[in-house]
Amino acid sequence: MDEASGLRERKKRRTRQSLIEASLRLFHEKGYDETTIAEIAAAVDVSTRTFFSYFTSKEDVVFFDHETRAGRALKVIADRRPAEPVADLLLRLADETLRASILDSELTAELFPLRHRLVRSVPALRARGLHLLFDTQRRLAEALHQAYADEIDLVEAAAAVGAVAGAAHLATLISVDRDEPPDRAWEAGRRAVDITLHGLAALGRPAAPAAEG
Amino acid sequence: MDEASGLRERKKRRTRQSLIEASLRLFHEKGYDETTIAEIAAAVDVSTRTFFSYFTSKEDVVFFDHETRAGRALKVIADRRPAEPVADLLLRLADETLRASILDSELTAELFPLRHRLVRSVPALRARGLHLLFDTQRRLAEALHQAYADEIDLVEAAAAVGAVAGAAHLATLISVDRDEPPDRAWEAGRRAVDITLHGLAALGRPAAPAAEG
DNA sequence: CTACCGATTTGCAATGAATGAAAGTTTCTC
DNA sequence: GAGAAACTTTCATTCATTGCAAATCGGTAG
Repeated sequence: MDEASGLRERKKRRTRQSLIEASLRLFHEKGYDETTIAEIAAAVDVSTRTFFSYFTSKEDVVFFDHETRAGRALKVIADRRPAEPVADLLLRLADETLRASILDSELTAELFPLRHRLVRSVPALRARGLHLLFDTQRRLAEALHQAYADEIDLVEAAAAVGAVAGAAHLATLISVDRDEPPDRAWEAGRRAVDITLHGLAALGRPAAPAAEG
Repeated sequence: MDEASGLRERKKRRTRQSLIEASLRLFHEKGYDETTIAEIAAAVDVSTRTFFSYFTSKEDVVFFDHETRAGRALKVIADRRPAEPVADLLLRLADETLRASILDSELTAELFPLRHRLVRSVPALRARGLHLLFDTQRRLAEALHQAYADEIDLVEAAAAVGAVAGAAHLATLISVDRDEPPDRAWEAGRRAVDITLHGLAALGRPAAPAAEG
C-alpha cells in the first residue's frame, strides 16, 4: 500500500512513533493532565505545533491505532464465510476483537498495558475511547446488515452488534476494574458473549442447555 | 427533601436553570464550539467564573439531569418485584429508559429535542454522554447482581445489562441518525431489546417463534 | 434597624490546549 | 542545481479552566 519509503516517509513515521511513546511514558510518569504538550514535544525535540500536525488533540495520541483495529474488525465481517450463520460470525468477531484488545498492538510490551491503565483511569480518555468504540459499532452494524442483506434488517444488525459488543465490553470492563488479571477479563467477556448469543431470557433459570435445533 | 426555599435557594435554582437554558439555546444558534462561556454568562448576566461554580465544564451543562435519570433506573432494579424473572425486569427497565430518553425531561418541549441533536452532532458531547452512559451501566450491572444475588453472578449481570443497553442504544442511535422520527427510533430500540432477550442465535433463521417454556 | 456570619459572586491573573498564518527548512523530481 | 511539495517552526490569539482574595448578599441574633 503505502510502503513507499523515502527518507521523508521514514522520518515522519519515526517522529510519529516517538511522539506516541514519549506521550504514553510521560502520561504514565507525571499523569495525563499534568503532562503538557510542550513537554512531550520537548522530549521528542520538535515544536509544540508539530505535535498537532500529527495528532489532532492530546487525547488522540493515545488512540493512534484505532482506525487500524476498526478496519480489521470490519474485514472479518466483509470476509464472511458463505452460508455461515450470523451467530457464528458474531462469535468469531467477538473472539478476535477480545483477543486483540488484550494482546495485539503496535506497542512494546512495556507500553501496551500502560495505555490500558491510562484509558481506564483518565475520564477524558475513557470518554474518547467509548466514542470511538461506538462509532465502530455503528459501522459494524451497517456492515453486518450488508453482509446478510436478505436475512437481517438494519435494526436486527444493530441489536446483534450492540448486544454482543455491549455485553462483552461491560463484562470485561467490570472484571478489569476489579483488578482481575487479563485472562480472567477475557474469560468474562467470552462468557458474556455466549450468554448474549443464547438469549437473556434463559438467565436465572436452572440451566436449560440451549437446544441446538 | 431539600424543599427549604429561602430566597437564596430560589435564586440559585433560577440561575442554574437560566444557565442551562441559555447554554442550550446558544449552542443551538451558534454551534457548540463557537459559543463561549463568556457569552453564556453574559446572557444570564453573571460572571464567567460563576458558570463554573454551577457546572464543572462546558460539556457538563448539557448533561445536567444525568444523575437524576440514573437514579431512576437504579430504583427500578432496587424495587424489583418478588419472583420476577430477570428478563422481565430487564424489559421493564429498558422500556422505562427508552421512554424517558424520548419524552421525559426537565426541559421545555422546545429545548428537549434540541439537546438530543447537540449530543448527537458534537463529538465532545457524544463522548461525554457515552461515558456517563457506561458508568451508569456499570452501576446497573452491580445493582442487578445484588437484586438477584443467588441467581446470577456479576458477569452474567454485566452481560445482561450490557447486551440490552447496547442493543437498544445502537438500534435507536442508528435509527435517529437516519433522521427517522422518535417513534420509529423507540420502536427500533424496543425491537432490539426483544431480539436480545430471545437470543441472537436465532437471528437469520426463518422465524422460529421463541418457545415460551 | 443594625451588626455579624457564612454563602455566593466577582474580578483578576495564570496556565495550557488548540488553531491560523507566515516564514524557514528539508526532501524529492526533473 | 532549480523549483515544487511537504514539513517544521515561530508567533500571536482565542478560549476553557482554576486559584485567590475582595466584594456582596441573605439570614438572623440582638
